[in-house]
Amino acid sequence: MPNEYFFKEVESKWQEYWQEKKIFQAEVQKNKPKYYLLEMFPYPSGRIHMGHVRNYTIGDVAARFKMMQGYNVLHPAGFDAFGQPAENAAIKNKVDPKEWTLKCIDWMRHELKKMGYSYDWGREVSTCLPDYYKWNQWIFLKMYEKGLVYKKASLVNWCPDCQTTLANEEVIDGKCWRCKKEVEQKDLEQWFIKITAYKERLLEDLSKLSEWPQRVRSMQENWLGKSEGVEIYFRLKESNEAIPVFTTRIDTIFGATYIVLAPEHPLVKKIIKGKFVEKEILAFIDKVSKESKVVRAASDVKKEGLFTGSYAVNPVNNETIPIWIADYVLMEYGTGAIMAVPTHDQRDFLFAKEHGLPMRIVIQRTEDRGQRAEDLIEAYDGDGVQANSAQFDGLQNQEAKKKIAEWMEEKEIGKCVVNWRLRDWLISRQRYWGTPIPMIYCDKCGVVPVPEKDLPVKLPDKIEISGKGGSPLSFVKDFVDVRCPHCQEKARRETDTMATFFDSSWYFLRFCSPKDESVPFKKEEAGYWMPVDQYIGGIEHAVLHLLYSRFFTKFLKDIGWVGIEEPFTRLLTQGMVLKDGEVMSKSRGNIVDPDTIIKKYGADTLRLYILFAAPPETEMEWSERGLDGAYKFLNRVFRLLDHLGKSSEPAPEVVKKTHLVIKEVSSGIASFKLNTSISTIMELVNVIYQHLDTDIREAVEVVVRLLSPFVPHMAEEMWQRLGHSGSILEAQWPVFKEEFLIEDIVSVVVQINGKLRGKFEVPVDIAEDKLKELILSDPKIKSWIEGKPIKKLIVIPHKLVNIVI
RNA sequence: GCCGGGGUGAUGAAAUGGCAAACAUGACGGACUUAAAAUCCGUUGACCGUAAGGUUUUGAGGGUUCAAGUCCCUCCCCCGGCACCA
Repeated sequence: MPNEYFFKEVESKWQEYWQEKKIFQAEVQKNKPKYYLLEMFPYPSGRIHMGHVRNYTIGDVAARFKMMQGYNVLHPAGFDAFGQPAENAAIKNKVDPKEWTLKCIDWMRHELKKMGYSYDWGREVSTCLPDYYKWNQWIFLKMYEKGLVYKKASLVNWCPDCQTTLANEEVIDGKCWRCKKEVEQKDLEQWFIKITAYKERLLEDLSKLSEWPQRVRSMQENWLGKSEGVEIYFRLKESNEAIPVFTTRIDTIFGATYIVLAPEHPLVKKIIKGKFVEKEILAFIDKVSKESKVVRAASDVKKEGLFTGSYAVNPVNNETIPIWIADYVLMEYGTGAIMAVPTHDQRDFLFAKEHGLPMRIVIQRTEDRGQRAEDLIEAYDGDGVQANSAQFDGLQNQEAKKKIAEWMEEKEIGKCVVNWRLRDWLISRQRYWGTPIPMIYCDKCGVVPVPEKDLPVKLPDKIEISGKGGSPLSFVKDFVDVRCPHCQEKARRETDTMATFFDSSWYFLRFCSPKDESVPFKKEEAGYWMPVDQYIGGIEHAVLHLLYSRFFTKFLKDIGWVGIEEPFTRLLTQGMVLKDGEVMSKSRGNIVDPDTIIKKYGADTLRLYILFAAPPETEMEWSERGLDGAYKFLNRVFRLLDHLGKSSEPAPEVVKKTHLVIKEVSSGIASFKLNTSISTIMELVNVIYQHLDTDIREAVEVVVRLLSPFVPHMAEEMWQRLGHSGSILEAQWPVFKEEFLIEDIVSVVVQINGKLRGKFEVPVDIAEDKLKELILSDPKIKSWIEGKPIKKLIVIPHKLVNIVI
């Protein structure tokens, strides 16, 4: 009876087995080392795509590997179930978002199960259910208690397509991250979370994340955007009013020949009042305000501006300099005003040339001290020696930076400040399908938080959603009308919902006690499982989700709910799956549906292929051919079962290779070199095939166990057919024995002047003299040397000899 | 501009400073078969050569080293983040 690999039967058989035996159910076990493995949970669109398959397969290999190594593994799954797609589908198809979402979740769970992932389904959470989002509201109120939540009217990002506001992090290149529509600015009153209160810690602790990709860390660092400098108090000549100006180049302060205000700067309207330039300037301000951020930032050539007619006094030398306004100065960065040093800042240089403004060199190049301002063809922003800088002349500019700042602080004409790019997190969304913000407006008491005992504020079911704008909840009378928790008078509920990134900022904690109704998570359980040892997900969340989750963890630590500062110890960002060099998407029509592949080849083949085609971190190109290769390989492995028991003696080559492969694969999986781990197993299989007339059972058992994290169904089946009972997950991960790795014959490469000229098989313990003698007496080597004197002879034991002639 | 990551066969890709191209795909050849598929085995960077063998090759150019895909310098190109950021 030949052993044939019928993947359909095999895969469903073992999926049922795992489910029945509750193999993946995780419990706190203090006597075992824990391992918390998490992949970014999916939005339940209904179907899994290849990106999910790649992400979750990488995770599954690690989870199963750790299980077999004896770790107590937590590997949960859930759904990031609030969000706009459900609401949009509801509007389009006239269905209830909840029903739609729950149906999608069912589908998706079903598809994930068909992939054979080792999830503890008993811990499944969906963020759209009240038992989850209640705790969003709870955390929100805790933040409110700590003064980290506030409502403020300001210019905010507005997506006209999604009909809602957006956080800064959700605006990519001036466009909505979700629908790619150009984002507008709107003046609205919105809820913000003071993530800026944590900026210093968020930056500092990046250095603790040594096992995160450098790329992600530097993206977060860029986003936080810390910049240290000095705020200088220029004075308005006419009234002595202070004009604060921010600079990172205080060493150039003596070279400031004018100052520039942003067109929106509040001082502008004041100083032009009644002046002859007033009309012209107001027109300019109007023109600039109509330009979108993108347009204004894109024009890096023209620098438009106007003289205001007023003057400022430079506090370091009491020099009177003109005040200009220009579109290249932004109100939202620094103080909205700059000192212009044309000689040492390229933008100022271009502006000064354009408008005939004076320049003065204050930093001299070390190699050319005689430079004159009028000869410059561009600004010099490098280091040098101070000039025209009063008592600081002659100092190195880096040294002068410190000295000038100190001196200014002493004289109280400036102070050292730190500027950040990070802004507070806008979390109000004018959408229905999200967590209601637990706030009440009372005419008498003002803004009143919902008391904890009244949580959750439930999202009303089956409401009318027009999609025509305005928060849908504001039209639901039963929801809006409420009694004030303070005075019991009639009051109104907040009708905006929370950004869904709020939901996903702490779900990894909920997984620790997913069913608990009295707390968001049990402290002891989170204490045991957290932090997540390995997190896996897409690079698109490098700032968004990963920054918010870090912030939540720090906040929860501060209020005593967790003991850790950082939620994710190791992070792997997997690459995208491409088809013909492009991302798979509906609009491109190049989607390969995992379900089709499972039907044709089985989940194991898909899993193996997607891991073998490229290293986890890099982009991979989808190829049907590669899939065939994976399928062939699995069949080849399965057929090994037909060759058992042919002899009672294993071949030494096979034994040696087996132990070497165990060693390499074990360290390979641990460091996510999954593609090469697979190829290493392939090498072993190839060696076994060279020795089918020997006893291969031992080697096959190793192959099956090494393969089991990659292709769990087939491995279980083979393990059983090899005569074992129970799951292969209960079998021990193979351990290599050092003694089998010891070689008695090694191959030594001989180079002459670094070029390969020969190979010698020699005993491993050959003496160096003997080896030299052997090599130098070889006729071929002799002919290469041919009387030329040997200058040097380098011997790398067991490896290589290089003869220099 | 600043920060980060890359550039290796026909293709996906391997290489703790020590034999470049493992493994796989494709192509070619052999075995099995009436035949095909499947399977098993072999060849396959380029150039020169009937062959033995030689020359050459990791974006370009320098350097360090007995030895460089790997380390250093200069430059080119690609991808990503930040950016009229003062």
